[in-house]
Amino acid sequence: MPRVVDRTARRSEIAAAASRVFVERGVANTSVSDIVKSAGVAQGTFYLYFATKDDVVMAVVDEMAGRMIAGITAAVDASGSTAVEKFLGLRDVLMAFDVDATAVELADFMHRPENRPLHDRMAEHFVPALIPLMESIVVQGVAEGVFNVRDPRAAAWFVLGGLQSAELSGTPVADMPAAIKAVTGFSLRALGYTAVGS
Amino acid sequence: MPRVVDRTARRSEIAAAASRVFVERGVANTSVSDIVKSAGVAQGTFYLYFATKDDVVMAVVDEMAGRMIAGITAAVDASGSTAVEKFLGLRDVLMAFDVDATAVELADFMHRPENRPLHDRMAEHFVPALIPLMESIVVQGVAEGVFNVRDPRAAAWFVLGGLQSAELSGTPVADMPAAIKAVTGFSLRALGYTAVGS
DNA sequence: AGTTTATGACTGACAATCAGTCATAAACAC
DNA sequence: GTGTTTATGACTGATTGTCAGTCATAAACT
Repeated sequence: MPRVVDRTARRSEIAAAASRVFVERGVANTSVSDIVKSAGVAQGTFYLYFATKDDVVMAVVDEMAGRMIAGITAAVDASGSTAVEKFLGLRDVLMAFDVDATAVELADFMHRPENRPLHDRMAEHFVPALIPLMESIVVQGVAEGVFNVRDPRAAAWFVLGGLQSAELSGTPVADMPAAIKAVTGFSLRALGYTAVGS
Repeated sequence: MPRVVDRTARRSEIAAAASRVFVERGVANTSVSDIVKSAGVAQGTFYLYFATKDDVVMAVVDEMAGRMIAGITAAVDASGSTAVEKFLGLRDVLMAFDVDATAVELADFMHRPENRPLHDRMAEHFVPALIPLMESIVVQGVAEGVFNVRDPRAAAWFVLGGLQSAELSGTPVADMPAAIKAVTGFSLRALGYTAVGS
């Protein structure tokens, strides 16, 4: 039998190299030739593992998104035990977006204008990936008797969309506290929030 | 005085030609050479009116978005006079998205995978462009005493984001009526809706 | 142990394509 | 006829994706 290689591992190696070069030079300014030089493989090898340049971009985005989602999930779990606490935790992460230092760096990179395609694809992964988390919070809240929602899945979509949209609204930093408060109010009203015992 | 040409008109001509070719072949598969051939001008002429290929893509998107926004605004105005009627009109347009036949065709085109960049840029224009319309509806509702909102601008962002997100949730056609009803409920709750006189 | 052979991984020069430039010409105004 | 703006299209440099062939490995067979 011939020489055998772990295809998945090889793919990851090349994707990791691509990721490094992307961060250095920006996605648009990176050529496939740059990537293979950084990965230490030949141009042809690249095309054994990725169909197109766009393919590797998507792979990198998926991997980044996955790590961010994991970080967010952890942060939410750490933010409290009740549904409302978890909701507020998720809101904070989404609005402020400071899970840790690398996340901030990543966010900066993603918002560079030449990396728009990357940003857009990421955003598209984001809300869907957070749906299960948000939905579980809503379900928990209903069970606790603080939320009043017939369709938790739909509620998760709606509220996450609202939160993300608010993040995009370009609110001046000075007005952020007020904006966050407003958005919180809208979300809780949408979820039919009533304090326990009232 | 030197030779004079209506620069804006010329730009529009080339953009219109670009738009035609984009619809035929997709944005990514269209070269600048294709555009100039269709417009009947030389390659150099193109660069007198657009800095880059991306520049003409943006121009086409802006023009499309503008027409769609205008159509939506008209549809909303025609849907009723009260804030709630207008809100429901806007919701219908956003969820069903059938302003007219050409809009459907356009939507198909925009959702072709190879036109993703176009779609993303369009989406980015969309919510911001609808904010004034939504905000005016909210303000009217507050004046009518049916909505209870402190910050109409923030409410507009939140609700529009929620509506758009719901549209992206990939609800099966069969479940759409229920989903629309759910989304409507979330929106009205977020806006603090109470029927007049209650 | 040594030789052959089968197989997939890998290579890098190369073809094809395309965005953007530039030297030159035409059209017009005065 | 001089000056200024618009227009031209051949050209360049760079980049993506391909392909004919090499290389390393291990099984199969002597």
